[in-house]
Amino acid sequence: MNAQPLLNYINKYISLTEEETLFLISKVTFRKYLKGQYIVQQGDICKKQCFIISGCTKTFYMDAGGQEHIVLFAIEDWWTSDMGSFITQAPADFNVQCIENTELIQITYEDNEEILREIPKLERFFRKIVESAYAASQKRIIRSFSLTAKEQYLFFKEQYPTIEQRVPQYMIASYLGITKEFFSKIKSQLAIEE
Amino acid sequence: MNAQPLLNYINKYISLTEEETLFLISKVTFRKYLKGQYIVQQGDICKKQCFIISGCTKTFYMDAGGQEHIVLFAIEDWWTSDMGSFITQAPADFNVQCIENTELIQITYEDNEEILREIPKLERFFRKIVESAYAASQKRIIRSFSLTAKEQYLFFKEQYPTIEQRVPQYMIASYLGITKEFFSKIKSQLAIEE
DNA sequence: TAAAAATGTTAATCTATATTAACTATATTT
DNA sequence: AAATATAGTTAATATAGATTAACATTTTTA
Repeated sequence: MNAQPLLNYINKYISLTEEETLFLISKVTFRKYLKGQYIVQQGDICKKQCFIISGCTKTFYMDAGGQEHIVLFAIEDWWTSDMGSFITQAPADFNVQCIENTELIQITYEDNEEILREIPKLERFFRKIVESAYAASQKRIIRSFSLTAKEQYLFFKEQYPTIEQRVPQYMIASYLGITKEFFSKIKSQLAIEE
Repeated sequence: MNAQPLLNYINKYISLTEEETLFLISKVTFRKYLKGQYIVQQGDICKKQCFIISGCTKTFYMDAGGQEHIVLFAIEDWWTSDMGSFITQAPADFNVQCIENTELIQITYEDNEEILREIPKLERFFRKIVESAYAASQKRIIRSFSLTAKEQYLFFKEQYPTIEQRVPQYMIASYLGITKEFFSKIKSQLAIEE
């Protein structure tokens, strides 16, 4: 089992002892998914938090009319799950699906609690990660209220330049909260402007 | 200094020893604000996290055109701050303003880190609070994409029945991401429907 | 390599919500 | 109590973005 990417990621911010590292490794599992497979489905209980080693996922909500609304993309070195379902162990509102073949490290709810209880500096580290995810989410709400779709797209390109290359355009439209047709129009307008 | 509401709140979920309680109390400060006063202003560094004892605040972004966009209301037993600025100690994107006379307990960034380092079960507790705030924020994004303004309003009424009574209507419109005129139209439609 | 499926584009028309403006009602201050 | 500021409503018009539909391109599968 190759936990090295997770350890590298953690060691960028804090240092774990040999013993802590071994304990962490003993609690996590490695898993591969193929493109198209679901990590979590709406209605399931989200049992695991996932750290992506390679690949790409989308987290989306399927509304009553069958339309997908993407909240989040995740790539290498990101965490993904349905946080709401994971923490309450209630049925998920979101789907998490692989949009590339994806390798990841999974941690169950119980193991996560145990790891963080045993290693307080990891608990501290994760608190801070969630704090910044929350802050980013609040900023995203504001952008969706105060920017036009075109402005939001330019922001997205700038903030996630690599994701735009990796995922189909209609998913970017979904992430921006617009239709693929309107997204297409925006892109052609921008192409004319320069 | 009356820290009792904060202690009651914490004790609903975890129990602190006498010693831990005294340590916590020694680190926090009490403060009153008048209606209209700002706890944080856009561009300031957000130095404190606030636990509201009484009163009500709004957290909003003022866009280039001078329009307010409310991300969050907070009332008794809620936390408020500009989380992004608080954790990075970088200039705030948001304003936090009192919309009633407000009494609260403040914790500085440094004291917060110290309290959570000293009392691991509090760190755990706060990690979970932030996790649920994050999950709620993701759900809010989805609602803004998949529901009409009228549906979002009905959801808001149901989820925060007390807030609607306490704050001016134009702020609810701002929270919902619509103009006060359109909000007025929605309400009159709903009044006709029943 | 042909067929099928998935993805992306263009254009016409429609709709939810914004904008503007004029007005009414409610608080706050003098 | 009058004056002023703040909040809320109504209605006409304007617009960003949705919907529909037809077509073009790329990718996957047989």
